[in-house]
Formats: sequence, C-alpha cells, structure tokens
Amino acid sequence: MSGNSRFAVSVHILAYLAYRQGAAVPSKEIAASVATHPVVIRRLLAALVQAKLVVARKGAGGGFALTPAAAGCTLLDIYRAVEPKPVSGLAHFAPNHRCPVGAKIESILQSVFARAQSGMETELAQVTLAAVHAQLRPVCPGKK
Amino acid sequence: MSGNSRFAVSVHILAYLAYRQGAAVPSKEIAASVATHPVVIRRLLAALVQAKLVVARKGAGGGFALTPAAAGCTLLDIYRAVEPKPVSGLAHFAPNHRCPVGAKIESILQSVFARAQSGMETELAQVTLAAVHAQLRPVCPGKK
DNA sequence: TAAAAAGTAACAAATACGGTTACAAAAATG
DNA sequence: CATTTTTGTAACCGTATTTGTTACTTTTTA
Repeated sequence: MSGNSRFAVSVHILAYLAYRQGAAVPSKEIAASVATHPVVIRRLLAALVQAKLVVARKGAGGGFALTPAAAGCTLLDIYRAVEPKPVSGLAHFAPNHRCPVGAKIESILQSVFARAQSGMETELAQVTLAAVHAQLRPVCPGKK
Repeated sequence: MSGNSRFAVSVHILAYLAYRQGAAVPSKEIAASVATHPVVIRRLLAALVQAKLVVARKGAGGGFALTPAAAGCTLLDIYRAVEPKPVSGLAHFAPNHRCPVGAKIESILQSVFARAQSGMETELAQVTLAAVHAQLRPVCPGKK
C-alpha cells in the first residue's frame, strides 16, 4: 500500500474539525490531536482545501474549518482527495511481453485491480463524515 | 499500499504454472516471463508452497507445479497467501489519546479499514485462477 | 509594528522493497 | 560416487517513499 496513513490522518483531521464545530482551528492544535508535526497536517490540508472540503484562513486568529460540502461528504471523497491517483498500470510490474503469458497478464491484472479498488471504494462511499462524527459525539462538548 | 507487486507477480506466477499444464517449471523460466530475478520468484513461491497452492521439487529436472487445490482457488486465496497480514491497527498512526478525538478515532478507523478491506476481498474472491487461465487460453499451446 | 498562522521548499531519518550475490541442501543423472 | 541442476535462505545494496523537522515567505489581525 502506498502511504495509507495519509488517508487515516485526513479522516482524523476532518473529524477533529467537525468536533470543533466550525471554529477556525490552527494546524498546531490539530497536530496535537494527531500527535505529529503541524507541517504534516498542513500538507494534507492543502489537498483537502483543493478538494473544497476545507477552507483555510491565514493570519492571527485564522486556521481551518469545514466547508458546507464537507458536511455530507463520504470517506471516498476524502480518499480521493488525499490519495495519489493510482498511476496507470501496476507499480514495479513490467513483464516480458515476448512471453505469451507476460504479454497478456498485465491487462488481466489491471481489470482485477480495478475490480478490487471498486469494491473498496464502494464501501468507503457508504460511510459519511457525519457518521464518523456521530460516533464521536459521546465525547463532544456542547451536544446533549 | 504495501508492496502490491507481490500480489501481481504471484498471480502471474500461478497463471504461468497453469499455462505450463502441470510441468515442473524452474524459477528461472518463470523469472524470464515476469522479467525479474529468480530469487524474487522463489521468495514468493515459498509463500505459495506454504499455502499449498504449489509444490516444489528440488534437484535436476525439478521445479514448481500447481497442486490440485490451486485449480479451484480464487485470487483472494493468492492474496492471503502472499500479502503480509495487516499489522494490528494502522501503520504510523498513533494519535494522542488524551484528546477526546484522538482517543476514539483509532477504533473508528479500524472498522472503516476492515470494511474497505472486506469490500476488496469480496471482489477478489469472485475471480478464480481458472478464469485468469481461461483469459490466457487463446495463446495457450495444445488447447483447441 | 508585532504576532499568529498558512504555504511551501528543502532536508534528514527511517522504512520498505526489488534486485543481486552467495552458499548450503537436495535430487536426478551418468 | 561425482556432477549438475535446482530449491531454500540469508545477507546486502540501491532506490524510492514517507514522516518528521527546520526555515523562510506571505498574509492577516490586533
């Protein structure tokens, strides 16, 4: 798996922002929850801003907050925002095309990987950020 | 993604053995089809032998061949044979448990990953090695 | 003007993986 | 019995990826 912690940390970030209910949250505070360096958080947030799940405000009192779009987003949206696109074809796999098997296996495997990926994405699409937030609610202040 | 080429190469290996119809195939020959080093092939075959999908015969005239069990196996069986078990929990993800979000997010993410993995495995379970072999048939000698 | 914070580049350390070499063990063959 | 072939492993190198960190610029607020 390529870096799978990108996705995990991103969900954590967005869950944290949901937990903070729209306040402008600086990367330093998020980093404390994730237990890593603020720059790591800002790197991932750059992708989430590009995907319009988060807005950033610079300067004193600034920070990050969820957009309205993020309220209804699924974990698949998050996955696609932060996970680098699977490069066309398989990594480190270049069989000998002069062998009959080597010549055909690559396209077969591509369709297999497409199926597997699609199975995974179907599951991620069924979990919303709101659902993750709801599982967090018991510890959420200001909600009864 | 951890090494996804382990799985891809393993499917290639087993497809090649199917293509060779039960003959004892040395790792050198398989390596030529995969375009890699024989030791890489033998390393993966060690896992496939352990999973009883392949038998190995040492010595001159030896090599590898599919077991009867391999005839009906699915790509999920191959995946499980060669893909290192997901280490309990997420790699490189150790949130701050003194933060209410950090304390809960890990178990939430674990169930998310379990779902995603299960979606992927469901797809892999629906593709048999025989089906891959069938897609290879047009180039397979000795079959009309 | 000063402080706070994002944005980003650059670099270090750790990790993982593929490829390679080397060698021991086993099995067939003459 | 000696030789050859081949598996089975261990060890190592180079590369790529990822995380963490430092440093600096830009923007915004007070």
